Amino acid sequence: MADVARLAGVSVPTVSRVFSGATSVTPETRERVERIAAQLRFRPSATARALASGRSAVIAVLAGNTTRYGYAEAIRGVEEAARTAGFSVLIAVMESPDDDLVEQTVSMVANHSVAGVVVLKFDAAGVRALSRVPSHLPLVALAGEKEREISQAVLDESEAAERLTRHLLELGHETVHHVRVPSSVREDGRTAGWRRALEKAGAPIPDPLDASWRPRSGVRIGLTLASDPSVSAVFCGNDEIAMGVMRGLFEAGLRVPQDVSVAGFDDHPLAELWVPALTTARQDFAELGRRGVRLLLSRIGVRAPVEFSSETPDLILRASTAPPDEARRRPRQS
Amino acid sequence: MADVARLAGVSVPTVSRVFSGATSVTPETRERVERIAAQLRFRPSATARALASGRSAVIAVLAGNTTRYGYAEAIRGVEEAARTAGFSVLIAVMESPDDDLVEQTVSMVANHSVAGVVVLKFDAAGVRALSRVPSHLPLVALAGEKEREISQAVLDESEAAERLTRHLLELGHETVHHVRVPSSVREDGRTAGWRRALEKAGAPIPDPLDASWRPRSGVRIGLTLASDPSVSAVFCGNDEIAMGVMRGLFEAGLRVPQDVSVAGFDDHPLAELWVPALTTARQDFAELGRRGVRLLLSRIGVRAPVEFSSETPDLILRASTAPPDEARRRPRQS
DNA sequence: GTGAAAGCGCTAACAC
DNA sequence: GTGTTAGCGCTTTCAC
Repeated sequence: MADVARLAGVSVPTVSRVFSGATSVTPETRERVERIAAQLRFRPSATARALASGRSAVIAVLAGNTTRYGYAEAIRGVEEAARTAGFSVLIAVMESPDDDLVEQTVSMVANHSVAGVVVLKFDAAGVRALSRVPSHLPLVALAGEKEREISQAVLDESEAAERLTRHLLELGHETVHHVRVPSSVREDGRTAGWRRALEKAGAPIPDPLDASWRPRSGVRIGLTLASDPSVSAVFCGNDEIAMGVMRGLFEAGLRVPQDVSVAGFDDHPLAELWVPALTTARQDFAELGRRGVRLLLSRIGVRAPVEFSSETPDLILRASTAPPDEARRRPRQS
Repeated sequence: MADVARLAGVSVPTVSRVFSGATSVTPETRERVERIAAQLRFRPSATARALASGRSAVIAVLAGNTTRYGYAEAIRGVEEAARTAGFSVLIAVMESPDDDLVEQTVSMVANHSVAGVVVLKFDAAGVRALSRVPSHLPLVALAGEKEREISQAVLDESEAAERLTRHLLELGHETVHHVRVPSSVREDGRTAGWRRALEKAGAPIPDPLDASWRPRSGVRIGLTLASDPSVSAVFCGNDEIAMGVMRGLFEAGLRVPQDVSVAGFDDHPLAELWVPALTTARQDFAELGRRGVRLLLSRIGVRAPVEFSSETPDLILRASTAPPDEARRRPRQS
């Protein structure tokens, strides 16, 4: 920058003004500086800028994972929106909800004097990270239970799960079994919505079954469900588990949807390709990420109030759900 | 840091020495400083450190995408290895191979005075980014055609593709059709391996078909393939496309593997759950990312030589491939 | 082994 | 509108 200043015949702060977009620069001066800078291939040091100004053009993402469908898409949304707004993205993964680990991860991020933090409140690690982010840092939570004093963008999975369960009941199923994915809270949104639908309909409420994040864990559960003749409809916490469950049902000799209806959640890109195509609820995680960044940016620099943004996933009805068909189930009961 | 120095009764540089792990500090001094620092919850500013020393504990990842299976896993591997080594990860996505865009993304990253750069050479954007990274920055390429002067970690997909194709030929198929995924080069490794296997076997070499990255694009191709009676085995550029192709074949009334064998590539987590379970080659992208970081770290700080690290994916034989069965194919030909 | 002085490349205040 | 003067919070010589 000093070189640019010298060659342009101006002072260093003037060059700084040109690059920070300040208005108080004569068009001629600006042009001259820009020409010299381009000539020298000058690039302002983000580091020096951050140190001097106290704020950097970096947004940090704290996540428990980066590869699972929802996580990856949310991060993509954050990255897209951040990049569009001129911010870079620093990513920090917390492999477990261990307090020390979370603490360490958060402070690692805070040391980088980032402009703001986006926390994926998809799991216990996310929940813990939220409360450890220094209060002076602009912060936004993505998903999870509603926050009081933190800006937050969510997907109303409770509502969507209720609708999906209701859909299955309306098809004629006496009840709907539920396979949960890991959650940080007593009762996650999907499970709550499922339960509510059953309660409202006066249907029996079976105990939920617990899957891990690995799609494979659904297979074992599918086999278990297949051995229970009262199971005619299953709502799974996500599409990948649903695919595992369908695989388990298949291995047990049952057909979907003739013998058992299966619904997933998320609308994974492969859900429509599965045979049978999977009924699900479309969660727009990328848009969730973008919304989150929008909320965050509104609090960076200015003192905007805490905001809450919610969207309800759409139901996607496909071939994996159908009315129970007693006639067709006979072979299985014989 | 000044506060810590004052309370510990030492000078600022001494505190700095304690935190940078320099040996030239008395154990007593070190302990006292550490105690005070912990008391004050002092965290050294990564920004100031980077500015003063010229090197930061940040590794940048340049990628064309973050969510597709291979990309996401590779990034996970990079992040894991980086974190383990005490580095943070800055992620920059190039949405297109457009020169200006790539240039801009690279310089955005370079401005952050990162310690090193990992480029996912999975596509054209990656290829272009590689040549634009300032030469003073430690750099490593992940995957892609072999580099001369850049450290690189790869998966030998050409070899794996050849083996997979040979496997299909050995099952008795007269030839193997190939569905490509987008590539930045004339002939990507998988296609080259496929072609080599056919050439060596003296089998006819059909024109490859081109899919996009979207699994859905495989469906159309599956329908096309189904209409060609000479098609009895298909090797797809990745598992997701293979799933799309299987869906297309299914829609056309063909069975896998009885009517057509289908093989994928990568061993996507859902490949084993698909019905029929998918034959594929396991690409350990996460390990690729870790290997890349290892190569990178060996060049950060020290002047280690350029290295090349290669691993060959294992074949995973499952139910989607089988010998051609003329008897069973009869219904289709009638 | 430790301290004093200088400076990394930029921005922020304040004059003019 | 532009220049001058001070730092931002560290690391780096270089004395001692």
